[in-house]
Amino acid sequence: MNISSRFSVAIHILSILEINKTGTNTSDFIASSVNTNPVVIRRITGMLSKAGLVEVKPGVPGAKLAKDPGDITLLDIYNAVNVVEENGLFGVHDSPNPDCTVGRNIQGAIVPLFTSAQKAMENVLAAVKLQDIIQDIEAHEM
Amino acid sequence: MNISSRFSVAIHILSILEINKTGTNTSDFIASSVNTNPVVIRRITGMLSKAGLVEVKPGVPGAKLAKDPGDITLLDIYNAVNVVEENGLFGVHDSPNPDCTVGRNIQGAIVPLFTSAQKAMENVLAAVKLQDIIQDIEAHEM
DNA sequence: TTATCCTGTAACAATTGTAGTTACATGTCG
DNA sequence: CGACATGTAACTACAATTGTTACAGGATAA
Repeated sequence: MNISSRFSVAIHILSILEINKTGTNTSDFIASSVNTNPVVIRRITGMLSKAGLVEVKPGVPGAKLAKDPGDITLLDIYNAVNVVEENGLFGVHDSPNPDCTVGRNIQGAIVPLFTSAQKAMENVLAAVKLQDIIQDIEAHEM
Repeated sequence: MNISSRFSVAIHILSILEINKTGTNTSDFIASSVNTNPVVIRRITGMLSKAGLVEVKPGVPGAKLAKDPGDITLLDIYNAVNVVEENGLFGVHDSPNPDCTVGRNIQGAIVPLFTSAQKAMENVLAAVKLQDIIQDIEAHEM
């Protein structure tokens, strides 16, 4: 199991939009950097657009950031591309047997723990901004 | 996407082994509490056995905890059932284009972040013992 | 206006992982 | 030996992901 690479691709896309902000970033161009199919890029860009992170118009080549990279967190991106449902990171078997002590209490015992484990992970993502990624990328080009 | 319910089922199994420690916990019995097929239970019990968390012998009915429930963390169980690979929670698109500034630096920029986000989640699991789950279950039966 | 280039999206295939199931070999023990 | 349990292979059904083709529709320059 792993979280869909849509997330890492989305970060890649947004980084390009900022770093190459003076250029025209078409889905073809971005696809060649990500090394995938342009349709994959358009799909993800569509999700980012619905989430208000990018601006893109049918017929007009290229996409642009809709916000300052300092105002976009990795959690925003993660939520935008629907890779994990809210409180849904951990799958839980449903309908355990209510006639068993463990069966009727297991969900109540583990769901809150799973929720807080997921939250801990998401808090790390919330603490990182797109700006931080950009800086890291640029620092390696010096 | 979510983490396989093998994890929650494994916690369920181990809880039964402790709470019903005086009984004989066959895969059939456990399956009726989890509400699944006995083979699913035996598969997971086999993984827990390889990880040294339970003792089970071919031909001998029932399984037993191999350790004190105070010495088993949720992280131990999570690792035992192989639901997430080490540093593999987040999928990352491979072979981005090295001829692009973003392409050649994106992995270096995001992998450490993904690793620390995953670690944060796993640290929450590491802080919870099977014993805590058992106590929670029993507290609800008072 | 028309040609061209782009985005949006439906539709489909290939791949992978999960969960359930049947079947059966093998081990234990009365 | 017989009854019963575990271990495991093999198969199905299902869902999500990723890549792909095809095409409708918008924007713009000549």
